[in-house]
Amino acid sequence: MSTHRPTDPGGAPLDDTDRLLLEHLSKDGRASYAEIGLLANLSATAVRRRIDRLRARGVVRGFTVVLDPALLGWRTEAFVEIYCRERTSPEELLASLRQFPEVAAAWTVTGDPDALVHLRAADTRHLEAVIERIRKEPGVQRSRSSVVLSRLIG
Amino acid sequence: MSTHRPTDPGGAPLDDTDRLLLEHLSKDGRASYAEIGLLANLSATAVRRRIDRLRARGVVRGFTVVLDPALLGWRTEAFVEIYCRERTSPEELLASLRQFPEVAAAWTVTGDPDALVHLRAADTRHLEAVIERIRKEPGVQRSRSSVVLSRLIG
DNA sequence: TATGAAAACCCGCCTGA
DNA sequence: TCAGGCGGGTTTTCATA
Repeated sequence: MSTHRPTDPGGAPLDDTDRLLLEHLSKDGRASYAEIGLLANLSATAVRRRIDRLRARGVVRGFTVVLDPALLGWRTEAFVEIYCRERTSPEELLASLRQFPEVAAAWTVTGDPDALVHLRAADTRHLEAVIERIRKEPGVQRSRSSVVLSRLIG
Repeated sequence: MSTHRPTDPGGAPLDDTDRLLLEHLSKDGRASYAEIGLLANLSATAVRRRIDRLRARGVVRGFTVVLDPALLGWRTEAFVEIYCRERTSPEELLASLRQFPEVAAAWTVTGDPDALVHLRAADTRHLEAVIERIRKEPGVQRSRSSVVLSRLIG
């Protein structure tokens, strides 16, 4: 996905240089501007200015450390499809899910279930407990889970 | 999830200081060691040593830039459940999915489908085309998709 | 783009538990 | 022995023009 070029984004589209900088930063988010500049034949100052601009535009939301969840002790993950009660708004659902640190991600989706929740837990025991608590949330009618066997990509 | 403490990870477990450093780095992956040190009452050197150690242990996999997919032109996402043919190995599936830059993430899962694929595309037209191509992969028998309406968390 | 001052980094060496 | 602090030479950042 890093090289594929989607259709014209809103605002001024990124040029190839921006793409190069972002590609490098996605591999090493702490790379110095000078180092990145070598790659793009740019001075460190120019690199910084471009990144500042991308930041201001919102293209760059920030920088973060990439952790290994398994080595942090989160060895079990699952996807839980949530079926809401009638009149449960996405805001209510969000408020419910926000309580759980085990919720790694969540989306509202089309189709039979109303939402899809990505859970991370220490082990299956922990996972079971979290799912149980989510099922008891007032806006949640029922749920259907599948445990992750292995991460292929991402 | 940043503060919850899972069960004893393999190897030496992280102490509270490590946790503090990682929490700060997850919010700002380019924060200076000195700045992080202020938070933890540590010198920049000590911070750097700890992070180097976490890196060596694999807990820290690296650093990266956080981009806004929408502003990059990826405005449509979907989850696709993949049902494989018999004898399709995870490796084959991985090889198939690797071809598509639109595959943001993919996992093998328990339950009815064999895998769950997170797709990012420019628009629904693009999404449809990608799903069509994935369905034609030899190891894939059928698929079932739901389009993401909104990202709640993650 | 260039320059220069301030800040951050990185390395060896030392201390103390 | 292992984690943390100190000193300094080098690199990087960042606001000038």
